Amino acid sequence: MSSIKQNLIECLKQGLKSLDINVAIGIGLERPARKEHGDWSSNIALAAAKPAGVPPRVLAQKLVESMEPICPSVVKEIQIAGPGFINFYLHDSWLYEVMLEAISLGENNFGRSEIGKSISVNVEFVSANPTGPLHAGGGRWAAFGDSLCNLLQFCGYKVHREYYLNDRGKQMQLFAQSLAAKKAGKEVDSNGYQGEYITEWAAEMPDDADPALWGYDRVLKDLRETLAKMGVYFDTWYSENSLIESGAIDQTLEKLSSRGVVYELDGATWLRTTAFDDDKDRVIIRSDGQPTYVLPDIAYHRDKFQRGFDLLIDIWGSDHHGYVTRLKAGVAALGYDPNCLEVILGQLVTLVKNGQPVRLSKRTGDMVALSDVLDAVGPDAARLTFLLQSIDTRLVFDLDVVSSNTMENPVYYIQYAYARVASIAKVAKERGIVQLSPQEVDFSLLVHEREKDLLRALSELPETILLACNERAPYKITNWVRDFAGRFHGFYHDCYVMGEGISPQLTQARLYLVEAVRIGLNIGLKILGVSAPEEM
RNA sequence: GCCCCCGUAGCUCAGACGGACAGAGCAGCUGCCUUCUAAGCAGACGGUCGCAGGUUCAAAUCCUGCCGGGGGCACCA
Repeated sequence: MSSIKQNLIECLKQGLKSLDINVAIGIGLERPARKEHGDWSSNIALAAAKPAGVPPRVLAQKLVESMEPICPSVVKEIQIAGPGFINFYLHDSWLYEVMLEAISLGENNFGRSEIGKSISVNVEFVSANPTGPLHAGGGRWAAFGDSLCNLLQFCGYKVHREYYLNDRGKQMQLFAQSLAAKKAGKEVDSNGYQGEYITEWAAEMPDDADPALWGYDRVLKDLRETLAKMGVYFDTWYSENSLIESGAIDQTLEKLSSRGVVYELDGATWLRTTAFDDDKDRVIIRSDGQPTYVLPDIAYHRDKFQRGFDLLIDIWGSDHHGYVTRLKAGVAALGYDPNCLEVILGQLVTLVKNGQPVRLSKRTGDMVALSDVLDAVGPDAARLTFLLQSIDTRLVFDLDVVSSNTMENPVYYIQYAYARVASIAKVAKERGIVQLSPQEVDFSLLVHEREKDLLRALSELPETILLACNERAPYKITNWVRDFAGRFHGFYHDCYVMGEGISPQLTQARLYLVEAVRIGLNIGLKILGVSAPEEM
């Protein structure tokens, strides 16, 4: 199917060659926004007109003439339009081929890509401090990270999901102190953790428990449960503390020293990050002997490389933007290729409740727990809401809208399409309709615009998956699924699969079409991590 | 002062390695349930693509400068 695209590009190349035109420019071939402009369209005549010294439409005309004899047989017609676009119109049969491909490959293989084959990637996401429950905003990283992992897997990458626990340092101490204080019936220190959960957990904590150890376990349990509620599971929960215990931090420091990028100044130890694109050098060991967060971070990423990953992806909130350069510098200072560390920055979530923005701070205690949001709106609505838009835009998560006003939540629109698909299959079965084998079915009966629209959209799924993966943009899958579901609703409304006035042959063809739709929706929903309900 | 993201319809957003009349959802208006679930479908309405220059046959898209919103520039994490 994408082989059609390759074919057409090849045709254009041949055409150019036969006209003795040498173009350095890549050949553009895309899906026109309007279907009147054909199934595929190229602007090559426009782009090559100037270097070739020929007016675009004239060049297009010559190209078409030279291409016509060599074009694949699915091409029905080639037209020149507008300023010089070359538009390819394909026979409907190609749509039926796409449909059969989807059916024969099924939901586990249709749209798969091999671009990530033999590349192992470590994706680190969420990684919120283990000092309390995840807040609602953290759901964005969970949903985004997990879906990105799904996408990478579908494109052949070997994916490892990882959560980094900053289980060392002042915040952990404060957390333990806050728990202990509550337990003892004392007021929590003003810079300690004030949240409601501290009170609850202190009550749960046995009298003889060590607040630091017990608290850590309690937090981990909470994090795991909340993420599981959202369908997010990690392969590794990596402890920062373990880096100290294993000596990895010391080793990293030695390694850096041996590479000559470390120096002492004012009683502190510095890393010469300016040698690797940073604005200024960074302290890695403070004058009081404590490492700053950078050093463990560098040691951690070194460890990831040592574990054999080819690519490291970190997903951070944009508030950590300032650390990207220095971490990359640290990685480069160790001799690793900084391009193998990819940091994706996402804009933070603004949570709105009762029309008012809510601050999300564990310390002050005004936080809204992700777990509660999941209970209120359900994991599907929550995930889809997080995956509705680009990670580059600020997401406003309005609790009232997501939980109450279902019309503003597209999750139902999409899931309803799936439920309708399932319903058709169910009713067909109840009516005793036996599905023939594809060879016995006449797919050329599928001529309704609704049917062809559906198949055109289906044909775009593989390239959409690839694009979404390469751009690290799961929301493009959301957009595709939403659009596809919409087309199905239109089909459902205008094209009955069975019943009065529908010939048995047409029913057979449409049953296959519906099956293909099921596969397409399923693939999209699985990548998004949203369930596909049989009925609603 | 420097760096990153955003500014497109009333609202939330697509479209951004330049292309053919700028798209969707929601809200509001108007139609459609005697055949597979109306959580649906259809129609109308709605836009100086933040502003100003520039490059180009062609700019929402690229360049420059402004304006507005958010976030960063520690011997805090």
